Amino acid sequence: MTDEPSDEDWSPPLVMLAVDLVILTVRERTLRILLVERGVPPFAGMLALPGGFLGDEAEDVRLAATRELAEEAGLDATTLHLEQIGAYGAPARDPRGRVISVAYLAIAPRLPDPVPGSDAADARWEPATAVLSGQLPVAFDHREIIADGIEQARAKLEHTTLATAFCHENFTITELQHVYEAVWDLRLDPRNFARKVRRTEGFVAPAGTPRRTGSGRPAQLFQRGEGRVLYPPMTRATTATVTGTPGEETAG
Amino acid sequence: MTDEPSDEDWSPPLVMLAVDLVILTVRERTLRILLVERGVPPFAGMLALPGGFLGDEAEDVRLAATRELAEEAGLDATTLHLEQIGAYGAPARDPRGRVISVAYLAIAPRLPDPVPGSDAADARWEPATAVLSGQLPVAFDHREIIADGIEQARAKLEHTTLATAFCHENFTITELQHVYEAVWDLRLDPRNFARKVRRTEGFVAPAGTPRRTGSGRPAQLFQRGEGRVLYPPMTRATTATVTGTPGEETAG
DNA sequence: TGCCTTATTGTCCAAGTGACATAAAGGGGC
DNA sequence: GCCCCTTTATGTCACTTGGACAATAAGGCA
Repeated sequence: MTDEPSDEDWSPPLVMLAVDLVILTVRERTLRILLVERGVPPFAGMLALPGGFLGDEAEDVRLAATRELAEEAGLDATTLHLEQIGAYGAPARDPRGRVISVAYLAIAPRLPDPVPGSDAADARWEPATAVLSGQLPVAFDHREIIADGIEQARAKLEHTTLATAFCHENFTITELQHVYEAVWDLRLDPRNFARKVRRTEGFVAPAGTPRRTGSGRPAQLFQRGEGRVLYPPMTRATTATVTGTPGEETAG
Repeated sequence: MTDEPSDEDWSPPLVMLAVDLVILTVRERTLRILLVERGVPPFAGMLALPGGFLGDEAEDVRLAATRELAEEAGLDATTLHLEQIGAYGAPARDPRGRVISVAYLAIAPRLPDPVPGSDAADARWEPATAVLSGQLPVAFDHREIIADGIEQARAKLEHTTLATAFCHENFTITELQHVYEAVWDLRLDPRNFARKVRRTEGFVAPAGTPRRTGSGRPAQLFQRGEGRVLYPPMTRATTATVTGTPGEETAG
């Protein structure tokens, strides 16, 4: 962050700053992402990530993300998990000019559908696989952002307790398993999974009501433990893909 | 990334975009970071990360990082590992105005000292712990960026082959172990370490010359394997700290 | 009451890992 | 050449973990 050496009166170029939100949830045992239909050009009518430009020159970037989370998705940032994915700054990524976008990953428990007539009326929960496969096209470079965000979530499920962010305050081991299965897109053995979860210190803690409705034997309820790091980590099959740096290829 | 709903003639605020580089290497069995002494205000005379503003409005962000890598550190980006850490955009992080910085992590093998008289004359390799502990003050919010970058490197050593980026083309198992020990700041058992490395498929491959100078028994030489993901991962002690999202706290 | 469904506990064995002993391969002093 | 020192390589053993899978517990419902 030293200054340019040469010209005395050189001044850095100015760019526009945007935030984009990769909001994930699990519905019908499937990982889903919240997308909105664009109403105006460019890419009018196409699906895109919720997001927008910095509100004013003094707005914090993360605050812009929480604001858009409320405005475009009707979600309360204090409720859900929110972390940064990275910056995307390819010169031609936005036809309106030089736009650098800071992408955020948000994790939400299963929620009611976006209410028609509300701010988030044109928002839809779409299956993640449809976007990743390219079957469902999205605007800008959003497919790349989504891929990075999902990979970040998948990786964090391995060695952090992020999976509990997909659950409500109280949840069963089976519900937690469904999170792993949906995000990783694979099946796990319930017995081994339960053993692993319970033996991992700080992952879950028993919750008040020891039972719950259902069709089989009632399941015990848990809440997130005090730990944030899983040791030893949960392991997904050896099919892991190395995650590049967000927004670009990795050199070297 | 939809547009602002309200005013017709609203236009987003303009910001300056910078890149900052966290360049790590291992010297004298210690993790070190390349810092430069600032010549001009703000923070003149203080140490800071190499970096600078976007060169012009059309320059790709990653390209700006590689350019600064060459200009300020005299390093060739095609040689070393370079990946993004994240964006840092607190409103008051730079007294010159609204500056959003995209931070990059670069990993270099042990290199000769910066040549006095060259572009990188005022660059120095400082111990990482001195910066992390606050003992060595740095400009702007660079300590936070450095902490995030180092934590990213530490985490990636666990489940990727990033450690080989600290080594030259050919290296011994012991040299690789020194990388882990320096980055993680702990000691490992050489016998268990060698067993683990060799059994992990794709981590290292035998290199041509089967021997090498030294004072004891000559060590076999290796090169990086074709794999990028370590399975099962290397494990550091359970003292792991959860890494927040770059540049801000994690909510929820 | 008996069947179906889901949750929970338990067994068995192969693989992984920490702790530690021992052998191999050079250099240097004498 | 020979002994010692240093560093690398291989091996052993007990313990833990994890995958595959059997068996039991606890409800709903006909």
